Order: sequence, then C-alpha cells, then structure tokens
Amino acid sequence: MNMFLSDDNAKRSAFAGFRHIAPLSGHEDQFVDACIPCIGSVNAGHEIARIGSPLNRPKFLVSGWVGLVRQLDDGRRQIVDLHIAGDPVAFDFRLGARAKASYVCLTPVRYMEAGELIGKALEHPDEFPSLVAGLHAIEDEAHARLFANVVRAGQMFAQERIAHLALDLYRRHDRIGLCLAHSFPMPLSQEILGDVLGLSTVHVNRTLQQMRRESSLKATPGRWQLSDMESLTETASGSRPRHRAQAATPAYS
Amino acid sequence: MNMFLSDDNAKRSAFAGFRHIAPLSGHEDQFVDACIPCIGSVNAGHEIARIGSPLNRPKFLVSGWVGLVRQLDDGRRQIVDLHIAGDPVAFDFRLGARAKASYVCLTPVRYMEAGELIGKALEHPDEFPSLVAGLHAIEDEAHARLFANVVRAGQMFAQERIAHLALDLYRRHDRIGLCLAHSFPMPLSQEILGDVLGLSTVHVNRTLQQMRRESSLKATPGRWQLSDMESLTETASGSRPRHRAQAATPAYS
DNA sequence: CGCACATTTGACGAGAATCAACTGCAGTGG
DNA sequence: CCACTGCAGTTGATTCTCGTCAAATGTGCG
Repeated sequence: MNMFLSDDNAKRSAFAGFRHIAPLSGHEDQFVDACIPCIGSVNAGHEIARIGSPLNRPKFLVSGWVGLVRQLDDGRRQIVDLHIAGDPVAFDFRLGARAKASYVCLTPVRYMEAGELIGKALEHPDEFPSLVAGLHAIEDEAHARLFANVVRAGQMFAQERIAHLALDLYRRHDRIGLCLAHSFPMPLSQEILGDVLGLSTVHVNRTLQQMRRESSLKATPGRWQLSDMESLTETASGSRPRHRAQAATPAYS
Repeated sequence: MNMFLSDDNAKRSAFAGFRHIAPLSGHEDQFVDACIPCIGSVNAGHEIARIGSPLNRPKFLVSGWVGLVRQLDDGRRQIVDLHIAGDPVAFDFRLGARAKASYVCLTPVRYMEAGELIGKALEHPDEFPSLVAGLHAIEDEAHARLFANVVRAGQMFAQERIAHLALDLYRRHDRIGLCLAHSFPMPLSQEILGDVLGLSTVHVNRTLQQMRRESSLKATPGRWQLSDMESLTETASGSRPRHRAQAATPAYS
C-alpha cells in the first residue's frame, strides 16, 4: 500500500505547476532535488490526512487526484476542493494548523514528502525566494478557489457549476502540460463529481448529456473536452440566458 | 461619511474577541493602545475594499457587520463570509494578496486602522507573541468557516443552513460578550440573509417562520433567539430526520 | 400623509433529488 | 468459453425543495 520508489521524472513533473508560477533558480533547483527522499504511492480511497489532525507532513502531489472531503452526520458528502499533480497537499502556513477536511485519494496517487523541503525553505526565505513565493501563490489560489466554490454551490445552476469546474480544472492542467487539444484527464466518477458539485449523481449525468448535445462540453470516460470555450466561460460567469425556454413573452394578457 | 472620533472603550471592545483567543500581555496591551490612531465610521453600503484590490489597509472591526460579497454577471449575489466586531477585516498574511471578494458594510460600521499595528507585530513576532498567535487563530477560524460554508451551500437544506449560521454567529457573539439569554443581535434583512445562505428572500422568510413554530429559533427583528440549542445543533450537523413527514411506512403493500 | 423598505402571503413552476430499474463492461472463477 | 459479479453510466417516473412573480401588509420617517 505504501511502497516507495525513486523517479526523477516524477519529481520534476510534480514541480511543473510550481515552476510555471515561480521558476526556480539553479540553487533552489538543486535544493529541491536533494531534499526529496522518495516517491510514495497509495491507492484510491487512501486517507492522506484525517480531519482535525495536525498538518505536519505536507506533500507534493506527483500524480493522481486528492479530494478535501467533509461529511454530514447522515452521510451526505461534500468535496470542498480538489488537488491535482503539482499541488502541495496537507499543507498550511499557519504552524499548528489542523486539517479542515479529510484528504482522500480519489484515484491512485503518487506523492513526495515535502516536510523537510518546505520547512527549510520557510526558515530561510531569503535563500529560496522563488520557492517561498511559489508556495504563497499556490496557497493564495487555493484560498481563492474556496471563495469560488461557495459561490458555485450557493448560486449556480447545474450547467453553470459544471462549466465553472471544467474551466478551473482545464486551466490548472494546462499549465502543468496535461492538456491535449482543449481536453484534460477526468478520472472521477459521476458520483464523486456529484459530491464535488453539490448535485446528485443522476443530475450530473443528465446535465453532462445536455452539455454534450449542446456541444459545449464533451465528457467522455476519462477525459473532458471543452468544445466551446466561449460558451462555457459565459455560462460559468453566470450571464443568465442559458437554455431558458423563451417564455412566450405574451404580447397582451 | 468617513468621520473619525476617538473612543477608548471602542478600542477595547474591538479587541474583546481577540483577547478571548489570545489574552495579551501588558506590554502588548500598551502597544495596541499606542498604535491605534483613531476610529473610523462608515454607513451601510460602504465598500471597505473592492474585489481584486491589494489588502494593504487591514482594519479591526469595532462594531457593525461586514460581508464578503461576490456577484455573478446577471446580478446574483453570494455573501461568502461575515465579519463582526473584533474580527480583522481586509487582512491577509500573504503579502501582496488581493481581495477575493468585495468587503461591503451590511450595517453602519466602526473600525480602526490596523496596518501599523499588524505590520509591527509581524515584523517582531517575538515581541508580540500573543498578538501574532491571536491573528493566526482568527484567520485559521475564518479559513475553517470557508470550508463550512461550502458544505452549507452544497449539501444542506434551508433549515439546516439557518441552524448552522445561527450557531456559528451565536458562538462568535458569545465570546465577545454580545449574547443575552441565548440570543444575539441580527441586523441583517432577510434579503441579505438570502445572499448569505444561498436562498431566496421568500424561502428564508418561510423557513424562519417554520423554525419559529417549531420553537427551535425565534427570529425577531434585530435579534435571534436560540430557543432549542440541542435541536439546532442536531439540525446543523445534518442528522437527517428534520420534519420529514413520517412517510406512512406502509406496514404492508 | 406619502414614501421607501422589510416582512409576509398565495399561487405556480423550475430545478434538482429520489427511487428503481436497466445497460454496458471489465474482471473473476467455474 | 460463458455465467456471475460489481461498478459506472443511463433512463423514466415521481416527489420535493426551492425560486419566481405578484400583491398585500406592516413600519419607520421626513
């Protein structure tokens, strides 16, 4: 379950997203390579950190998806945010901070321990400026995503939620080089997507079909293709019209 | 609109919430008093910080409510979080961070500029340990609230959302000494509550009436009274039953 | 009083959840 | 090889929660 292996390419790819935001100097680069002991690998379903536990073992995601999961007493689940390759996981700048959700692997996941790396970088920020700046930028983005996710769940219709999620994931995959012809990998089942979007499995299914018919988003197993970026962008920003059956606008009454 | 006045009691009350989390030493206490220049006062509707603007003028809320507002293109509004007396507003540990929502005064608001205070404290954390720890704790709490708000909007029913909000606000008011006999001040209109909860005004109204009938929450103009804390707690944690009309449970079919 | 604004009520419909069944498909083992 | 299993996706029928529209009823205030 927790087998370790060494993989230099993987180390690099885990930092691809990071490098896009903050290109590292040669010095920092060597430091990164030296600090990372090995790659860990776990199956889908594995819990990287339990809700309430101290976030004292931060990692970098090399591949796979991690969901920040919260449960209600009767079993309803909400996935508050998603992490993909390149993201720091189970990390918080505030020393002593605790996990505000369970970090659950939604797919098989490879990661590298980053405690030592991050610890040293934060102790000597002057020596690793890009590294620290990159961490700040990525965490700031995750913070912004929480805001967006409240709006998504609180105000958006199913189509809008899916368009919003698709665009966010597309952009994030694009900058780590995982997009192909306006498409990105989507390993999540519709059930899990429901937990992310705050919709039932069935409704996710029907909405995806509708978007497929309208040729805005083509969700095939394992991959989402953004066929009409303009339309998706407009939908995700909430410019109402949508498919709103033109309601007869009675000329007189 | 932006008149200033001096008010020592107000200064203290603004720190009441703070002190509960991190009691300050005499030294820090004097520092706080010396650093705070004056109290600002603005009307409801005033925008303390616009979305996207740099968060370089943090404040402490002395009285009044501030909402973190996001709008969709067609006008739908979501209030992502609420700030009350004692909370730092328009503040972020990440230098150069920008506002992820508009900070809008939902009531008349009094505040004090905290840029100098916070700046100095963060530069010399060893000298002001409780102050810095308090800031971390409050920001961590705000961060946790974002998680909770995603779950609230994504998974909860109207009653559950209101119970959840009521308990959160009760706890926060309690520790700054603004609760009276299981009640706390509620200056927000039902329309604004709708934007906070992701519900329509009408549905907020009807749900509040129902909770009043069920004697769990008594929402009177200007004040919310938590009549049945147990029931509210259970509702807010999502243990389904609710009022779920006992669905006949057919003995046979 | 008249005005603006918040709360309340009723009628109706839209969006989404629920329940249940059925399909397709990969893996498993006889 | 093929029944058997389990899981993701799909479909239809029905119900429920909540939003929308519109109008009525307060309520404080110049």
